[in-house]
Amino acid sequence: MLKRERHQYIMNKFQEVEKINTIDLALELEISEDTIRRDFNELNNKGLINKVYGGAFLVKDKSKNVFDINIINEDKKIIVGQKALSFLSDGQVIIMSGGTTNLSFCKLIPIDFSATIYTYSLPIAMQLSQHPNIELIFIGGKLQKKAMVTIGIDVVQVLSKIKADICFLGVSSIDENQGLTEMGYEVSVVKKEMIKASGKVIAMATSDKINGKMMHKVCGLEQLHAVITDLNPKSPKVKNFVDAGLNVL
Amino acid sequence: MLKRERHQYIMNKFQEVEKINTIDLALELEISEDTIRRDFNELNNKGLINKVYGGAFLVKDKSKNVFDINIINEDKKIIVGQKALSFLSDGQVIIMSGGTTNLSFCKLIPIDFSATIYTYSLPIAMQLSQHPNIELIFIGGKLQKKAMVTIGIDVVQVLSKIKADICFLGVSSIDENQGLTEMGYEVSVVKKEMIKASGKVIAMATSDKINGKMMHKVCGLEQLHAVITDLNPKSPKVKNFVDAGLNVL
DNA sequence: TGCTAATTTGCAAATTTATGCATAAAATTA
DNA sequence: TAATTTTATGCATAAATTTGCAAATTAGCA
Repeated sequence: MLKRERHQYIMNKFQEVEKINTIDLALELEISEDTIRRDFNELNNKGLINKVYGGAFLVKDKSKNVFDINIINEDKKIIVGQKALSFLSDGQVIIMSGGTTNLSFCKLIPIDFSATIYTYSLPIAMQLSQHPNIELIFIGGKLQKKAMVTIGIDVVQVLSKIKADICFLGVSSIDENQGLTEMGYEVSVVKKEMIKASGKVIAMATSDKINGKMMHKVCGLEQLHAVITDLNPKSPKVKNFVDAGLNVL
Repeated sequence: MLKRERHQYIMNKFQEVEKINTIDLALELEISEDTIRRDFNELNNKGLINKVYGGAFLVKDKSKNVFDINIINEDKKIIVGQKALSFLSDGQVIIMSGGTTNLSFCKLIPIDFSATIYTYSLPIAMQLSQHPNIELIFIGGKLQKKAMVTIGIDVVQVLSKIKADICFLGVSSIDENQGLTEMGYEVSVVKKEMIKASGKVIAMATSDKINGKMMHKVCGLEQLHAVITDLNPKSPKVKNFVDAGLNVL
């Protein structure tokens, strides 16, 4: 029995029992206690089990993977993303802002889609790196760790020098009167610059973002080419936007 | 029986069995254990199987998740990373190159470590974004999708303007005479620039990178302040480096 | 086809890894 | 505190592996 097999055996055993005693397992597998202890130590160091005096327990809440992005309201975001697909066409130069709505959208982009995409979001860049025909350009700068996006003067400078066909803009808040607003000043500056650099601007907003107001203004509704939500365009919640002449879908 | 056939045979065998013992397979195919081991090594380095002492297992459920980076030879890389920790001290300005060895290293960095870190690797940036006291600066540019790193003129330009205390340099190949070499030209240019920008350069090399020679030279051994491998510094495989006056650990 | 170069394979020596045992240290229990 | 149980550590041994080398095989090419 190879070491690796024993380790697997131990981990499987925890399906049946809550605790494994060192001595018992040594008898069961007919090997020395020392070996079991060494196994326990290794698994313990890997964070898989909890070694105690006399045996070991399974570690249950294994810390979740750093790279697992938890998307809240993913179903709504998928609806938004699917609608946004209609704005894609091969050969475009695209600016993709950050946020989980845009991340959901990126997951839906056909694998063979061909374009040049600028982004400053780490998760979105990783997602898009799966697409062989997308030329991907990451806009560097200081990282805002929480959102996993770069921000600041470096980002603005790069954006000020490019020209894109279309920008998919994740929104924090959208309101009939205030337009798009953001919580952080720096993000609002970056988004302004993205709008300036893009021919068309598509606002990607799940319904919970509607009628919110935040500190820093990004732009008025008139600067948006379209607003995409998870709602039916006839929904009363978006009636104001439609009435204002906005392209809502 | 050709090598290719054997490799195929091995992979097919895993359809039936969970593990393959080196000796058993040697008997079964009536060839030497050495050949089986070499086969296992090759398949292991391709990430198809998991070689262990005494045999091999199939690498299964390669997660489809884009964000799950599969690190081959992770054990070795963890050993390298642990040794590298001794070079860290609070307040440093660090350049962290790409690669899974550095990624493993980053996973080991204490959560409260405080520093400024430049990187151009998406996975490493995501990993380091977990550290609240690290100021993280991502070097933007065109993305090389396979390695998930930015490359090209933009990266070189940013690097040419910064000054770091230390650089942790993932290596593709290291050789007594050739020094550090790379497969891709662009990567070699970026690495040269990193070395220029850094006070100290630490080469991070798992043992399978030793005595390899590739097309594009990065630097000679004399430019390295230390080489970290998973081997014991007394190991004969690194003797040449030690004899050349290099700091090997 | 025949020759050369490159690759592959098996062998042997050196090295590493896994394992069990003895003993000392640490933790638990009474 | 003392007695008992469990664990850590160093060491010995056997098995597995690495590595350099030479022979054998395969591939490339005139």
